Amino acid sequence: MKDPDSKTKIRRHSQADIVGAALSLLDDQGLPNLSMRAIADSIGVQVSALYWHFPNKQTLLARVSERLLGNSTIDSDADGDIESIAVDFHERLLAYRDAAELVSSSLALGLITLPARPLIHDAAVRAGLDDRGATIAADTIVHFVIGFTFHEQQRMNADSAGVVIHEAATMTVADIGAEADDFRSGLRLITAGIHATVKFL
Amino acid sequence: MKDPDSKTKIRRHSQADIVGAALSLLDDQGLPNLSMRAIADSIGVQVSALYWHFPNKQTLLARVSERLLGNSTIDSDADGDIESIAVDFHERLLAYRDAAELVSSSLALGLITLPARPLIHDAAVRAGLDDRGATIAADTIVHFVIGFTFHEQQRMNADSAGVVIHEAATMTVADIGAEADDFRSGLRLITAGIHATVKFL
DNA sequence: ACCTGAACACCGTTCAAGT
DNA sequence: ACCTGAACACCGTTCAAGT
Repeated sequence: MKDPDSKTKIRRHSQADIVGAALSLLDDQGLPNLSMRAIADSIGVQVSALYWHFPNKQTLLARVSERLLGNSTIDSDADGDIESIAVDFHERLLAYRDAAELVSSSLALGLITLPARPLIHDAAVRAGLDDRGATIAADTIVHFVIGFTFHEQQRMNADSAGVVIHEAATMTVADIGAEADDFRSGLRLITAGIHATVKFL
Repeated sequence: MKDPDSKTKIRRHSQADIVGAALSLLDDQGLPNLSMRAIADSIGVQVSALYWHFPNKQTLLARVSERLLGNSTIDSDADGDIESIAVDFHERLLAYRDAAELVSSSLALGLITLPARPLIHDAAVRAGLDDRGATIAADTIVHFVIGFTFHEQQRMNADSAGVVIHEAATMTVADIGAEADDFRSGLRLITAGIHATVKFL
């Protein structure tokens, strides 16, 4: 409507296209195989073409991180409790292969912000913490979720590669449920700390 | 004494030599520059020589991780409380550039074990948790320490590279002290959760 | 505006061959 | 037992040139 046919640009690839291609490549090849050449190949373009759209690989990966975190879905559980926000964050990371490692690296380079962080901060304030306490609580939970999921996904990769890590080979279906329980238990340990801290104020 | 001169092997480089060279190279060049070629150069040897001593780079790096964690110093604070064990772990990571990222990757690949883990586990049991609770507490604290230190060291690298990350440029000497306080505060949040959980048993 | 083609300066790893 | 020299199959990034 706002762009009549006279102005229909034949842009062969948008940033969004490339990010989408990279995301699905990540999911079925894994982060170690997500090279600029692999991304270029998957959309039928030369590697150098990617550098017209993005200044470097890390920036491209940061956009992929944002996409899988759903940085657009601003609201979602905007006023849930801490636990449900953390569980949602955990699930988004679990939805794509190696997502925790990818997000961890984008975050470390300061190229993304996590939607979950302010949500947890505000929930902590509602729970009774002051601003500084809420910031520390948010950081602690974010570290926990990323660290936990990182290990979780690394084990998934090792399993599917047939690698035996210690005695993990004897893991049954019940153990997978136990892993999810461990996540919630670790989370509850931290939230219990938050509530206990509130009582001292 | 146990090896008379007739048997004095002229081993030109031991594994320990190489690990030591890699460790000091890590400390003044950073993890991204710690290539097999750089390590080989620093001890005056061809890259391929390293592959006689180690099967691959990750294994070499795992031995470096163990060295900087002081996996030999088994005792140290064998029966301290959770907080002092975590603080010691944090200090060992802070002692070498990029140590948190290095250890995180060795750990994810299942190539090392952390001395701090069983120490925290036992301290948690002494505090009143059962075995499963103590395991979860140990993992949660380990995730927190590594995640916190990872970000801490990434910021150190960005600072020394003159990179301005957000408004971090206005950080004063007082803020450095505040950063150390944040570590202890995050830690106390988790230990408060542990003590609160114990009361429910 | 968007992409090609070719190059540069690197990687980790392997392997025959030397001593 | 320990290392050299050379190669293989990759990387991320740059840049002139095309359309």
